[in-house]
Parts: sequence; structure tokens; C-alpha cells
Amino acid sequence: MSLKFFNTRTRETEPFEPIEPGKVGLYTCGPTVYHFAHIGNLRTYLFEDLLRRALSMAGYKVKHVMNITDVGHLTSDADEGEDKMEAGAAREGRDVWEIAGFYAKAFQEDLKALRVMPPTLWCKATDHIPEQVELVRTLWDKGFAYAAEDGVYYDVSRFPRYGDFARKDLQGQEAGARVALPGGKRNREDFALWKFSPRDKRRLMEWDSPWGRGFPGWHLECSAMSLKYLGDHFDIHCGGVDHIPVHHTNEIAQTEAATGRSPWVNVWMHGEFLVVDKGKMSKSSGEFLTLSAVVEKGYSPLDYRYLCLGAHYRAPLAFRFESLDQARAGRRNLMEKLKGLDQVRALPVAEAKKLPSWTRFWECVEDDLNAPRALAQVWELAKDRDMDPAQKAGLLKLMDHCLGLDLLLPEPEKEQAPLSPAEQDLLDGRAAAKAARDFARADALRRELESRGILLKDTPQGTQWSRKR
RNA sequence: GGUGGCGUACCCAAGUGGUCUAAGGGGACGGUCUGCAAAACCGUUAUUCAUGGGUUCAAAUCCCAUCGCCACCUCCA
Repeated sequence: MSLKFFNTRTRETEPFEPIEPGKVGLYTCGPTVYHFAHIGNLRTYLFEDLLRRALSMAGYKVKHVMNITDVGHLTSDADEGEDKMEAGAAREGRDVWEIAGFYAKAFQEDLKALRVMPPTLWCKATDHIPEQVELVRTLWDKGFAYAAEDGVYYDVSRFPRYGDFARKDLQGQEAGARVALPGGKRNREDFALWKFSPRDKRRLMEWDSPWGRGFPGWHLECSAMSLKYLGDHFDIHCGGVDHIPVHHTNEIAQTEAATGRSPWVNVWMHGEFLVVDKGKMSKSSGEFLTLSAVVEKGYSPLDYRYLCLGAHYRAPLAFRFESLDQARAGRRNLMEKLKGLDQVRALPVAEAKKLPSWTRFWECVEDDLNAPRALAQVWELAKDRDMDPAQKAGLLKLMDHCLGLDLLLPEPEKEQAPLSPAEQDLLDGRAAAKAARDFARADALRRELESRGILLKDTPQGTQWSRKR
């Protein structure tokens, strides 16, 4: 058995082989912290978390690096618009640094709520300015960079493999372009390595460089930081599918040009989008749903995690509240079936891994992280009423390590507001009516209670009540 | 306009040449239980995979056409 992943670089599903036995270097593109993450963004981090967990469970020691981009991400790839961070600050009338800190923290809290394991190492773009300047210098010295009006640019024509990763047909695109390139750019695809600060305006985030005062271009931080922490050849690099044509293409171009080494990264993996109605969720289109908004509507972050696990990471997932309702119902039903197993002394991991049920589960995970099928295996197990509880608990513990749904950690019962005197009267009245076998009256009282949000359940131990969730 | 992808039951969704008369979940319906319910349990719910052709001993899976939808080529996970 071995892990197989779909590699964007080769467009094939291949057995995973680490560069160094037993170890994996993993870089996942983190957020630009100019706004809250929406649940579409978060889907990608959930996919990466599944990958991370699968690698760990396969026995690899994973060094996982994730960036926080807090500077240099422009509102347009044409390198025209503003820096998103500065734009975010202007929008909210706050300091850029404040904005960065605030949204980075919010992001990390979202991940925590979703049970996404934190990376081995977080790194911030603004903490690595010298490394980025150094990288520009290397590219400059090697002749891959040139100065234009508003910054230092990467010359894609110097890197023949430029379009390969995204399978872009540059010839075709250039032929159709016919637009004058602004500001002295040599090629349409050239991107900024270093942007100069505007003459008339003082930025809060700017640094000196040999080419002029300014700030690093987006793309650069991921190259500089992954080079620093994972080296010029590492195992896996992830992100959303949207990163294939621009961000990752540019990262590869600048990194491989600088190091002269290819491939820089063996396996590239990309998560598909969460789509809303007929389109993707995006920060600009107004369809913007944060995790906290979902929680405020009464869902658990794990309901969303469960929803995402129900679809393969490489397939678009249609989001609707109806789907989320279904996920919530499914997760609750599953938890209900597993109730009490947390009290059981579970079979040790080594033993549980020998059971066929585990093998079936793990085969799904190994097959390019097929979470939907893995989840189906969890259900098969949960429904098995003949299995020894110790085995069952051991297996579920293992599976949950992989899925991160806290299956054996029941959510604390919500504090229920005690019955009001009026409600208590109704309850007592029904009990009396029931005892007198006046069922019509008993049912009427139950309906009355239900309309107040109280559900009754008659058990051999008497009537239990609960407030509607 | 160019490029890539998708279309599986009421809903979400797996499966990408034979084990598929298509996994799993949600929902619905029927049954057991109950005074009746709820919960639980049992069962039912696609001979069919957008449509029409074709290739093959064999197709949801490959090819072609048609229709519908989406993404990228502006920013985006």
C-alpha cells in the first residue's frame, strides 16, 4: 500500500515518493490577510489538512510551512491596482499592520475551529524582506529581472518553460493581446518582483532595496520563504486551483530561475472551488460567507468540515445551506451511533491497524485522498452492531485521526434553559392527563409545548424534554 | 472569442472499460416499538449514469455530435 496523489505538474496520479525517506516537506499557500477568509477559502485548508494528516498517518515526519501574506498582493496581476493590504486598511480606516494582525488571527481561529492542524511553521512575508530582496538580487544578477517605471519585473521570455506548468499557450495569447504594455513591461506575462513606492504617497509598509524604496511583489514571499525553510527541492506544494495559472506559475519561474534547479517541487496539489449557486464564492462578487456567519446560523464548524469531506478535493463542491443542513444531520446521526464509544477502552493502534475495516478505510485515503469513500467506510463501521466495542473504538479513533471530525469526542451538551413555571405547568398537566388516559388533552398540551420549542420523549424512565436545536 | 472542466436518484455526492442490475449520507415512504408520538431498529427508494450516434465481446466510464452549466484568459482558495 502506498499513497497516490494527483500531481498538477504531470497531470497524473502517481505513487508518492519522498525525497528523503520518512520525511515530507510540505508548503501550503496561506492567506493574504486583508479580509476574513470565506468558507470557500477554508475548503482548501481543509483539503490540505487531510493531506497533512494522511502523510502523518502513513508514517512520515511532516515539516509543514504556511505563509501569511501581509504585503505586496496587488488588486490586479497586471501590477496596476493597489496593494490589497493598503486597500484593506483604507477601507477600514485602520493601520495596515493592525489589519494584518487582526485578519491573521481571525484566520488562525477559523482553522482551529475546523480542527485544521496548525503548520509546523508559520511565516509572514514582512518578516522575510531581506530574503526576498536577496532573491530579487539573484534573479537580477542572472539576467531574469529588469527595471520598469514602477518596479523590478521578471522577464518571462528568459524562462522558456514559463507556460508549461499551467499548460498555457503563450504564443496564442500574445498574438491576441495587441495591447501596449504599460510602464515599460517587456512581456504581457511579466510580473513584479519589487514594486516602487509611489512618489506622492508614503506607504506604511515599505523597505529599502538596491533598486529603490518599495515593497516585494506577490509570489515572491512564497518562493523566498519556502526556499528558506524547505530548500531548493522539496516534496509537496499546495493551493487552490486558481493558483495554477498565475501564482504558482510565477513562483516556479522565479525560483527555478534563481536556483537553476528543476523541478523545485516534486508534487503540486490543488484543491477545487466551493461553488455557490452557479458560480464560485469570491471576495469581490459579494457571495462572501465567513465561518463565523455559519456558526451564528447555528452550525458547528465541524458540520462544514463534514460537508467538505463528503466531496473529493479535486471536484467542485456546490454549497447551499440545504447541503449544510444535510451535513449537519449526517454528522449528528453518525455521532449518535457512536455514542458511548468514548467510554470504551479502545484497541491499541497497532492492533486496530491490522483489522480489515482499517485497511478498507486506508485504501480510500491512499487513493488520492478519497474522503467521500473513506467516510462511507466510517459509516459501515458505525452501523456494524456485532463488532466488539474495543475494536470499534480503536478503529474509529484511528479513522478520526485522519478525518479530524472529533467522532469520539462528543460535543458538550448545550446548556438547556430550565423550564419556566408556565412550561412546567404544561408538562405536569400533560403527565396528569396521560395518567388519566385523556390522550386528546395530553396531545394538545404536547403540541402547546412544541410550539414553545420544547420536544417531549416518553421513555420507560418517564418523560424527558429538550429544547429544539 | 480562446482554453480547460463538468452534467450520476428528490438533494449532496463516490465511482472513469468487466467485481456497477452504480458507494455513502440527507430526505421521503413502509414496518417494529408506542395510547399516539419522538428516539431507536428493520426495509423500500437510479436495470440506470444530460441527449443522440459510434468503438468494443463488454461503456456511467473511450470517441464524435448536440444541449445545458462552470472555471480560467482581470482579482480570487
